[in-house]
Amino acid sequence: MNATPAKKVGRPADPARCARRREEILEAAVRLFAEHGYPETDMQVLADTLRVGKGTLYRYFPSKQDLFLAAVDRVMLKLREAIDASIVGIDDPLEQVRRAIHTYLAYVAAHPELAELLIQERAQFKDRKKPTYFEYRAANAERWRNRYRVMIGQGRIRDVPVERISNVVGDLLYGTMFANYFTGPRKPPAEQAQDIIDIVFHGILSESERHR
Amino acid sequence: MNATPAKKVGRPADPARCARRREEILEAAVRLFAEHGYPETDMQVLADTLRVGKGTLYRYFPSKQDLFLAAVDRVMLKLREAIDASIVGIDDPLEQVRRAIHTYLAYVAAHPELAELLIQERAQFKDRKKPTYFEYRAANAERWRNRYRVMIGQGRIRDVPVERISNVVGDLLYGTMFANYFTGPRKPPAEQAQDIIDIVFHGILSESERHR
Amino acid sequence: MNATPAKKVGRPADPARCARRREEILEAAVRLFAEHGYPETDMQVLADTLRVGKGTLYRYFPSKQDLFLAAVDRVMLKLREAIDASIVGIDDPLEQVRRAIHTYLAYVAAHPELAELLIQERAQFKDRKKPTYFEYRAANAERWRNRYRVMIGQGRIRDVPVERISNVVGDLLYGTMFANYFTGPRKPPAEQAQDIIDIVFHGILSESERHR
Amino acid sequence: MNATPAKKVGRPADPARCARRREEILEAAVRLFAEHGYPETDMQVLADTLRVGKGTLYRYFPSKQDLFLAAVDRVMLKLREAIDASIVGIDDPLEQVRRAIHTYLAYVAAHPELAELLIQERAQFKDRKKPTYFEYRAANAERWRNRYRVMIGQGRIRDVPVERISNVVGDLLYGTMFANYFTGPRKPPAEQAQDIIDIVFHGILSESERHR
DNA sequence: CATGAATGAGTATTCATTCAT
DNA sequence: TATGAATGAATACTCATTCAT
Repeated sequence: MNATPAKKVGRPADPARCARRREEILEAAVRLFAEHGYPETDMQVLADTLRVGKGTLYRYFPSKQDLFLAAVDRVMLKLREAIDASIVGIDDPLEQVRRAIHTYLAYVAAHPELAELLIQERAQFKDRKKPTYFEYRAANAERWRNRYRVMIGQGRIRDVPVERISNVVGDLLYGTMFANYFTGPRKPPAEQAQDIIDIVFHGILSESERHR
Repeated sequence: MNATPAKKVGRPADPARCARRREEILEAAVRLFAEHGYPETDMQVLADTLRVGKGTLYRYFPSKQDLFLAAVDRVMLKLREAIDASIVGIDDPLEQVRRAIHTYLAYVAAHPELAELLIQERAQFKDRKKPTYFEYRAANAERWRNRYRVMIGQGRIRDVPVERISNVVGDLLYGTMFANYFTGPRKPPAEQAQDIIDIVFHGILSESERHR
Repeated sequence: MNATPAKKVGRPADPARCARRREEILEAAVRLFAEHGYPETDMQVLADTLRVGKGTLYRYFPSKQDLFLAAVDRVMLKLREAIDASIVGIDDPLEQVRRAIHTYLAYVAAHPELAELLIQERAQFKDRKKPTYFEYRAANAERWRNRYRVMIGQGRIRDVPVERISNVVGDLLYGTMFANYFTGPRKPPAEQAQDIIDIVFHGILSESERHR
Repeated sequence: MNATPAKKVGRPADPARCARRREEILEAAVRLFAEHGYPETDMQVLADTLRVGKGTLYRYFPSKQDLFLAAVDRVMLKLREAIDASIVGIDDPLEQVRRAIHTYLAYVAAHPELAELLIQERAQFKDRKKPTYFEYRAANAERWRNRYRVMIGQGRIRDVPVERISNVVGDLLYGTMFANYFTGPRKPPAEQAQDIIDIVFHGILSESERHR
């Protein structure tokens, strides 16, 4: 009759509580790692911040490194979700590109911890881990390249190898994220997105120079 | 008490020897810091590599941090020299842009320690130091903006704010350097420079789409 | 307030079940403590081995230390039982000595965990506990000394203080147990017993040397 | 002219000072390890005791374990030296046996840290290290067996396999050392040596029983 | 009765820097 | 000048024990 066999009695693991706490730990970890850097972030301080024992942290993440990498993954996941959400319902691929660029810049401006964690990841684990950022980027690139192909077929984009476009746009956004983070934001994200779109879409040459 | 207070006895400091050894230290430091990262680089190992005592290192650089920052500065200086050399005797500003982009990519491909040191600098001294890269970039940017202004005056480049151009190109190159370094080089620098120049000069839109 | 304060509700404690589980715990504890040593034996691993929760262990033994000491006691008890059993029905005291020596060596050869637990006990609880081994030995010594007295009275054994005999024989067996355990068994227990009995009974001197 | 090339200037390593300090460290380590046991001995406390920095300890011994094992070796070495010294100039092999037994017991009575370190060694490094004691014992055993052989040839000792004698005597002394250490000394070493020699030399059987 | 989630005290080791020689 | 012996601060992780369920 009872759907749960209840073979085991005793204090049960509450999966929801478990997942919630995991999230709380990650959230705090993202903040502390970004604020102090990986080596200066003390697990004791993290535990104190969360009002839990250090042992609890280690119940959820087997090591400081695992926790850190999970934190990096979490912020990258949220960036991807933000971008995906921003193009939902948009049919025009060119508009999708515009929105994605805008959302990317707005997200990283609002979440500077992303840039910091990516830096820390590379600096601390240079030989141990393919950078999380490029794992995500590789996973998404093909979808964008398909959109470029479609637009080339429609005659809206010049007939150039789509890898060229996706690489240039990808590297430009990547460089812009760090340049903004390191020098302080130079412009509101919206304007910056316009600048990027202007150059990438139209190039810098004048009409006459183009046709030389 | 000392009869010759103003006259140095013993071996006089040889400025040339001094400068040469300083260079040797920096060169080895660049290599080790790039190979192992800042925290994993042991002053003892550096001393052993150079066959000198640890104390000698501290005669030339007051601390590990100073040594590291001098090493970063050294590689940035060399990058600038390479770029400056590549445009000597070139009069056409557009060609100067082409050459600079090409040289930048070729240099960082040949000197991956540059990217590594820049990462390490940011990760370890996030709050203590304006990034060396952006000091150099800021110092050069105005010269490039002037060239863009000239070309706009000549009608060779579209009339857009020159900051927009210099920022986009600068961020794109910066992002490309790291993307290459992190993912492994994707193309020979020459081809990659062509790709970048193609997009930045002409944009991705087709003729018809541009005029919509 | 409780209507049945004196009457236990729910499942009554089953003393037999209780004792059986206590035995199971001890048995597994003996194995793990001997295999990994006291500090390296994890209560969690013990619980997992027994397929019970950690809390259950603490229902039977108030602490890891108590459990360990109970485990030591258990193996010592079994050694005593084996020796006692081996001399049941033997009337000749000299034969009793022979059998006891033989059984002792055979038992510790078959149960190396005994030696290991005795070592661990001393190393970990050097100041907290009189060694279990010597508690047992003291408890048995008088019976052996009586047998020696009888044999001296019968003229079968030389007239030396019986403490001398019991100490030498006791220490010899004790040393042999550890030497066997640490270096690996050097001979079958039966032969080793013969060797010991030969020396202890007859001494090493030749007839002529004895009478000098 | 100068015998020392003095290629290297700077603070020279003083080998004598070095060796002296190494001895001081070992001496203090023997004391502390024996007093508190291996796991409870804090390297910080050892450094404080010696009024040196912790780093200095690690200049002389690469790890706590290495230091401990060196300490064990040191006390075993001293035991062997004491025994060797006690038989220098003694020609009668039977007297050598007597003196060695006596010296052994006197030494371990005066140096209880020997027993404690041997226990600790076995308990902590059960699987990592052949017990130091048995390394030494094996190295010496052959010399004793040769002496037994000589005496058998002279008709002073019964014709039994010499391994039997060396094993029984060796195990007896080993067991006596620990029994004394664990239960507290039962007799002065001199008397105890006499007891052992009496039994081992003459056996316990009476004249009549021997000839049955 | 049984469970296992939560806790937090405790410690070996490294390495930048100093300064006696 | 050059050396390298000496220093000591700083930190992740384990595991026995408890107690809410």
